[in-house]
Parts: sequence; structure tokens; C-alpha cells
Amino acid sequence: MTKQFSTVWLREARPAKSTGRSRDEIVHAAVELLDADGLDGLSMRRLGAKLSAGATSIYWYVANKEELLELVYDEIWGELRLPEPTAETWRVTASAFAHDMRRVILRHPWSASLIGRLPALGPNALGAADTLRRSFHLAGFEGLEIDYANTTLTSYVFGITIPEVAWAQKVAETAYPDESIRETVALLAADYPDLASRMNEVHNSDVDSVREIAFSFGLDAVLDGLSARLVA
Amino acid sequence: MTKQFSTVWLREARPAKSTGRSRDEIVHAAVELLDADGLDGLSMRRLGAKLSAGATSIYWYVANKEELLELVYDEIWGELRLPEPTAETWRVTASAFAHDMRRVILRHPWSASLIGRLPALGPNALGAADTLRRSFHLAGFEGLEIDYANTTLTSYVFGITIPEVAWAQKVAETAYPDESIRETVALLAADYPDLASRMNEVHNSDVDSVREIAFSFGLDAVLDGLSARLVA
DNA sequence: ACCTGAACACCGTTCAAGT
DNA sequence: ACCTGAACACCGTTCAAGT
Repeated sequence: MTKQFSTVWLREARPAKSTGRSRDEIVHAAVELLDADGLDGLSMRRLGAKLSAGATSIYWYVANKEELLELVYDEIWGELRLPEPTAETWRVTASAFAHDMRRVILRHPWSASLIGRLPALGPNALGAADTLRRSFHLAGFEGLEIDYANTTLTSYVFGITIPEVAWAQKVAETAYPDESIRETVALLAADYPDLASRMNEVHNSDVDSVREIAFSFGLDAVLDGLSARLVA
Repeated sequence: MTKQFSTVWLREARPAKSTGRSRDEIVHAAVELLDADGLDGLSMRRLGAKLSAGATSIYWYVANKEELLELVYDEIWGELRLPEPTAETWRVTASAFAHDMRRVILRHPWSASLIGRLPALGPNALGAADTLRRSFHLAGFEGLEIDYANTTLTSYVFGITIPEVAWAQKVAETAYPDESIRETVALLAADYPDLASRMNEVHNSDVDSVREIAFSFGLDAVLDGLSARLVA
């Protein structure tokens, strides 16, 4: 019933000069499917077809779909552009990571469903984690507190961005979202006048900028809180 | 292609004296399946069978599986036990929510996959949100900042707990996780001596308490950061 | 070494038909 | 009003067989 701990990253990639398809080719095709049609758009059959291959030939490169997802997930981490920790203050580096991660997730909405479900053990994820850790170390954190600080920051970013994506998708697929959603929430929140009235403070046209403001508000709070841990 | 914004919560529940099955009955059966076998354990066919009903009779009560998941998701929110905001300081209330939410998610690991994917518009979710909002209002936050504070807190809790669940499940299903995982991470993090050495600071037996400490560390940071927003 | 196709054991959902 | 069963269009994965 239990098995070895396994991950794609322990599976050797096929040598580059191999005659067959490459892992890169497969991953890129998969990302294209995901960007175009979301998580449901990626099936082993569709991916096979896209590569003009039999549906099951992918299993030569990957043990199962989970491993394929590990590969595409690491692509997300690869899109981050972080500064060298030594070149900036820790707040700048942390803040760059936060905004960049959010941007990348919003650009690849399917990634939101992968975060936390899959271990982030790919080279890009490890590289980003290392950059953050070095930055927090330079800030003055020591030992396990480096990891705690790291976890605090990434948790906040993931926790705020994941629902943001889901909501955006739901909005995107509903007709006349402005009236439709406002009306729905008003009905459901009838018992909570506070909540209902708050809805009306935000005009739907502002919704994106309110999200940005909310993100920055929380990020500043998190960074201030970490800062406080530093002087203590 | 686009449709109305829809949610189960706008669908009237069948009257209690109805001759058929009740929504409650269905939801409880679904939660039992989920607790026993996780998200993959819940299929419309299996749920039908558990209710000694045809596989498709559930569609009388619910438009689709998504709506069923909305129902079970709200059960999670219903397990929270929050204090009356007026009875405690906002830090106590916020902290109670944070620890309680984490506990509930860890107890129902399948819920981690639902968070952020589904709108939280059920009565229990709205009730909890209202409690938090009132507490932040009493603390001194005004207008949209009440929501920002609320979002910051819940984002942190979700963001740290979701990966925790996934990791715990992965550990649970691997044989000899201690050696197995340590060895794997050591191999993959070979290029990052920092990361690798950190692994060895934590003995695997401590892993649960380290998680608790990490959670509290971040929570304190978040609460301090919100506090700072209050005096500014 | 790499790929195929058939087959297995599943899914969610629709819909006509039953009571 | 409530439930059924057959059918449709899919899944991920295994495996013997091909080149």
C-alpha cells in the first residue's frame, strides 16, 4: 500500500541526443494546452495528439500524470525574475518575489490548482527558495527562522493569489458579471448588512485595482511583521 | 459560452417534509466518503451507491458535482468555533480563527483542494467572515481596510496550511518516509548546501512541532503587521 | 530505445422513461 | 415529485506487440 517517496526529479531525463522526443518538448506542449484550456484541457490523450504521438507514448518519459504536472509546475517557478539578494535590501527582494509570483500565477491560472498539491522540488523552485533564503539570512534571520520567514511570505502570496485566480475565472465565464454577481452576493449576504454594504463601496470597474491595493496592504503587513521579528 | 453566475446557495433546498432524500443526508454521506478516501473517493456513482440510490439521482438535488462540493466545503466553515468578537480582543479572535481553521483543514485534508477553487458563499462561510469583520472593525479598522485585514489573515492561514496537508499526505503514503524523504531532498538540494544542511537541523520526530512553531511564528508576524497598520 | 493500439476500469452528465 | 438505467463522451493507466 505504501511506496517509495518518488518525484520526477529523481528520474534521469533522456540524453539530449536521444532519437525520441524530449522532456522539454513534452513540457512545452503541456503548458500550451494548460494556458489555452486550463487544467481540464490537459489530458494524456490530448497531449499525445498535440505531439502527433500515440496517447500513451508519454509514459515513456514520465511515470504518470502527476509527474508531468511536477514538470509543468516547475516552469512556473522558472518564470520568476528575482534580484541577487546581495544587490538589494531584503524587503526589496521579498517584495519582488511576492509581486512576481502573483503575476506569474495570474498569467497561468492553472498553476493555482497545482500549488500546495505538488511538492516544489524542481530546480527552478529550489533556486527561488534559495534566493529567498539567502536574502532573509542577509536580513539577519538565523537558523530555522530563515525558513519560518520564508514560509510566512510565500504562504501569504499563495493564500491571497489562489482564490483571486479562481474568482477571476468564475467572473470570466459568467455573462454580465457586474450585475449578476453583485445581485447574487447581495441576496446571500442579506443577513449581514455590513458585508452587503461593503460590496457597494467597490465599483466593479475598480475591482482589479482594489485587488492590487489589498495585495500590497497585506504584503506590507507581512513584511512589517517580519521586520518586527528581526529587532526583537 | 458564458452563463449566469450560479451557486448552490441560490437553489432552494427541498422542503424538509419532502418524500425524497434531503440535502443534509447527501452532504453527510459525501463528507464521509471524502474523509475516508479523499477527493478521489467522491464520485457521483459512489455517493449514489452509499445512499442506496441510482448514481444519477443526486442530480435532482444538485446541478452538478461542483455544487455538491460547494455544499461540503461550507461544512468545513461550519466546524469553526469562533468567540464573540465583543468578548475578546481582536488578536484573540483572529488567532482563534487561524488556529481553528488550520485544525479543521488538517482534519479534513480534502478541503485543502477546495479552498480557493470554490466560492465561499455558504451560510457558514459568510458567518465566519462576518465574525472576523466585526472583530477587525472593533479593533479600529475602517471601510475597505476591514476587508484587507481579513484577507491578509485568511490568506496566510490558507497559504501555509494547504501545502502542509499535501505534504502530510505524501509522507503518509510513502514507506519509511524518514530516510526516504531526507535522502531525496538531500540529493535534489545538492547544489544548495544551505537548504540541505537545514534539513538536518530538524529531526523527523519533531516535524509536527516545528510546523506548529512555524505557523505561530508567521501568525504573530501577520498580527503584528496588522497592528502596525492600526496605529499608523 | 521508443512507440502503438487495444483494453480495463473508471469518470460526469444527459435524457427518456418509469412510478 | 422523485428516481432509474442506458448511453455518450470522455478519463488515466497497463501491457503485449511492434519497429
